[in-house]
Amino acid sequence: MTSDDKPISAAASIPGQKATLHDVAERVGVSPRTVSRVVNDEGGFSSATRERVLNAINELGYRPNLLARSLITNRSNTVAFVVPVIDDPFFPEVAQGVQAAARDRGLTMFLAVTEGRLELQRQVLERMASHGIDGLILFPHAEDLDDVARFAGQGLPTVVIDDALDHPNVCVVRSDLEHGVSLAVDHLRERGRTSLAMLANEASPRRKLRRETTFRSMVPNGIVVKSPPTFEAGYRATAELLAREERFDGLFAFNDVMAAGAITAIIDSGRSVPGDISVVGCDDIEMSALLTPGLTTIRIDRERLGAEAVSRLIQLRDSVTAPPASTLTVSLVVRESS
Amino acid sequence: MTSDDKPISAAASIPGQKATLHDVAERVGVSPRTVSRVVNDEGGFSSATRERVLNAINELGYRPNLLARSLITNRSNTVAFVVPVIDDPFFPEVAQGVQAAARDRGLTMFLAVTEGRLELQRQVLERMASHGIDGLILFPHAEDLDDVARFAGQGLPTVVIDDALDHPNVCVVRSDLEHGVSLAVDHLRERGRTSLAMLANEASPRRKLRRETTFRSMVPNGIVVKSPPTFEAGYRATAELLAREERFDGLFAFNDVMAAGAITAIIDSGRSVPGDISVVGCDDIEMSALLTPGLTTIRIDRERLGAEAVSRLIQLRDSVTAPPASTLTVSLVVRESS
DNA sequence: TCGGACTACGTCAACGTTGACGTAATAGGT
DNA sequence: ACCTATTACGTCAACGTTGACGTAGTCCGA
Repeated sequence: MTSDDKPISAAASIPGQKATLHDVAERVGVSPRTVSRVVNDEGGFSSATRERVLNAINELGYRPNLLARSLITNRSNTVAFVVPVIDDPFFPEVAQGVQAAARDRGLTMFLAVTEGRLELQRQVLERMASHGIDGLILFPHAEDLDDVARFAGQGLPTVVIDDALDHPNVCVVRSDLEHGVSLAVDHLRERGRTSLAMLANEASPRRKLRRETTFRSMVPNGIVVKSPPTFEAGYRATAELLAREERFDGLFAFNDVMAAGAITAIIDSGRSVPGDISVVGCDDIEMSALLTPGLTTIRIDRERLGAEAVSRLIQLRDSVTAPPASTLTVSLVVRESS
Repeated sequence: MTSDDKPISAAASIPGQKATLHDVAERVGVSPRTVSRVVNDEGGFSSATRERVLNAINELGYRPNLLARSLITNRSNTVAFVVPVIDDPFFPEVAQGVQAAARDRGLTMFLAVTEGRLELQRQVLERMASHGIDGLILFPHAEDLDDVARFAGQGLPTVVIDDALDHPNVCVVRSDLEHGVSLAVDHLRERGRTSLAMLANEASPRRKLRRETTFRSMVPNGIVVKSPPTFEAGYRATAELLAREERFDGLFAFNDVMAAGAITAIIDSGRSVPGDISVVGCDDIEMSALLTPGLTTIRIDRERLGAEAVSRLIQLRDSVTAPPASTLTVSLVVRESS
């Protein structure tokens, strides 16, 4: 407490080795438990002690070892975010939302990609569980939710995005795509379009069917074509549709990438967008504004989707009963393609 | 070992609680240490014991607690990947490369976004260090590498992508953008373009200057305009350039998004691409193929960049001396814009 | 038949932290 | 002056795992 407390254990301040509670305690002359109390601001220490501990922490560059802390508290302050793919404009933005919301709550985010492969998803979940994550946010594998249910059953708080799973430890977050479809259809009709077609997703797990179902119910005599959700597939499907001489003047696509393919196919066939056919996409990825013509689309606020998932996850973790599913609104962005 | 080893401690098989080495050991009738040996395949056990341990592990659903393991081995089997932004076509693909390479090596990836803010980068690195990551891969903040050097100095193996940092604990991975520029310039000249311009990045930290410097040295009397690396800024810069009546028939842009803005500006001014002006971008993001006209660009293999970073990180971690910097080749992708 | 090597275990402590609990000193009320 | 609270600590064990080391039993060669 006098001026000579600096030379004490000079070796401890070598920055190469990481300091522990013990090192700090020794330097200050208190017990590690007291240092811990200061670090966690638990109270039960004098302000003088606090000051000296804080100084020592600075001098030694002490950083709490979260692994040790987690081991005893059973809280790791990590969440896993699991997506089927990442090199796609949709998921990174959701990831951004998850990451930022997690960060602001003191959580660190693991990111894993399953490539849509069930065995990879299983491996990933297994590994995440071993790492003691506090929660899981995922776009589950289309066909099989059993693994997810299993982990949730083992007590892992889970948020499922854009899918449905009824389980006390699982909360669902989704965007209101039914409403999105209705916005698109209404918009096309307002534009005077009377024969509507839809480019639906070929792989049709439960969740992807929602858009198609809504479209069919709103447009009973509409054309529905299925294709994989890629640019090329969208191009091909549209080209075939045009070649078959099917008559339609309005097209709604499952996502923007397919819509872009459709527009290219329409133009290549000598028709014009929106002159002959109006096109509406879904997602509002960044590219959509840059296309020629700019793509009218259903905007999904992906960052908010991610943030909402984190928020629900926290509620799930901290409460006994699962919070209700939450549905985010979508909106129509009108550009030149319609 | 007779048939009555099933009823023993039936309560232990409740799936709700996670089993530990002790639980498995008790069920088999050996010590936890032996179970640990089987789990880690260390040897020192009979094949009969191995069998029974493995069975018990399955029945109890035992999963090793990586936190406890890390605490003692001082290896967490996690890496952090830190990027300035994620809602940009470039970084997710690098992330994909990092993630896949990490996964294949038994590592799990933390992902953090710094939004280009130095204080966020610091916070993130601090937190990652607390989580005991085995290594760090990052696109460092443009202006300031001190933080990175500090963490590396504390013994954290670090891989810096597309930047330079001379430190025994840091390895650099980059793509050969100098060569990329030379490919672009040569290509434009082969197309008969004689007056070349470049859209450079306004914010010019050391690493971003490389393309500009190479361009200037190859095209001594070329025009160089700086602007932020966004679509709108690229549009504006190009529009101004055209309005100033500067004569150029070939344009190389810092990245594809700027190039897309440039193309739009050129077309809006009544000129044609590539009729009047050829445009070459850089990155080959997915959008580039979908633009009209398709964008000629310098392809950077982003997944490989990420995979290479992981590979270097492992070398760095497992050896005494830092491996040399590695430079990935780039290639020219010719489309309709040139 | 003995010694050395090897096999197949077990024991104990430690990693860095926090929960539970104990306790000396001081303050405050009557 | 005495009892009770409160403050400011300290002690000890535990979290689940692995490193270091010990040890009975077996095998094999001389």
